[in-house]
Amino acid sequence: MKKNAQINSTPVCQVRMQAITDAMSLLSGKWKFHILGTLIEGSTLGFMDLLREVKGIGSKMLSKELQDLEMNNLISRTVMNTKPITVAYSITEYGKTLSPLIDEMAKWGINYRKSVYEKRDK
Amino acid sequence: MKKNAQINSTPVCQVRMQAITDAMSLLSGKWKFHILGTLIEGSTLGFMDLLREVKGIGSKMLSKELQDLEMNNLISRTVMNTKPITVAYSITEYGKTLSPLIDEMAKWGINYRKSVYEKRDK
DNA sequence: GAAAGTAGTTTCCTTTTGGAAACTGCTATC
DNA sequence: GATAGCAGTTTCCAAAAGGAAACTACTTTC
Repeated sequence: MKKNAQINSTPVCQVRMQAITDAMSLLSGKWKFHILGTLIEGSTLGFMDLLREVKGIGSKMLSKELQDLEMNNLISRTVMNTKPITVAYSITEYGKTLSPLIDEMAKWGINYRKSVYEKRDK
Repeated sequence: MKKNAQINSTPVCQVRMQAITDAMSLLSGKWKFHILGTLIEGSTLGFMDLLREVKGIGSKMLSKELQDLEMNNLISRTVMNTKPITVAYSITEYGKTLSPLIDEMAKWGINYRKSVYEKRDK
């Protein structure tokens, strides 16, 4: 008797799996959570501000990640009419819906670190 | 005047950023959420069960990801005393603490997909 | 004794990701 | 007119991630 998938073949699980794939494809990579987290905290920031805030990122990656996030309507990019020109990046209303997910991730990470220290100190 | 980081230099934000980095390093890659999600749903599964359940994964990746997850105490691996031998993979108590995060991710993904369809239909 | 099921490992390959450094082009300030 | 700041882009490269296919080794069933 040949076996088939039992759990993930149910419609509910398939929708769930697809949803996780979707979310991951928008948020994949080393920097997206950091950029989003920074913009959620910091209202409006310029390119150089972000380069300073997001520790370790280079200008190429920042530029690319900002384009990705803008394309998915998670952040907005506005060229300001100033001299010299500045660009204002900020989180969109839709981007803010990621707050619970980012918070949950941060919460888990904090507890993870605690649990590692506790284990070490035993 | 040289500018420095303002937001992410605060201790609270540094801890948060570190936490997100920690969480991501344990959960990175294409398959970990799917495997964990499947094991949370499905109690105990063998290697071949998982190969069938996690659609698209190959045996090499499955093997590697299971080792990673086991090392971090998120899943357990038990060799059963059966003939032919079988291996029981299951989620640990600690692994279950990821449920809220996975749920949040799935929830966001489902709403994302809805919002894409709505936009398309306008 | 051939086939099929268990649980993986190994090899070889392609794609993706990420980073450093240099460069562009503009403007304001010293 | 040199320097510094803004907002990126380009090039070149290394490392990591991921996948297909073949292979190991053992056992049970037909």
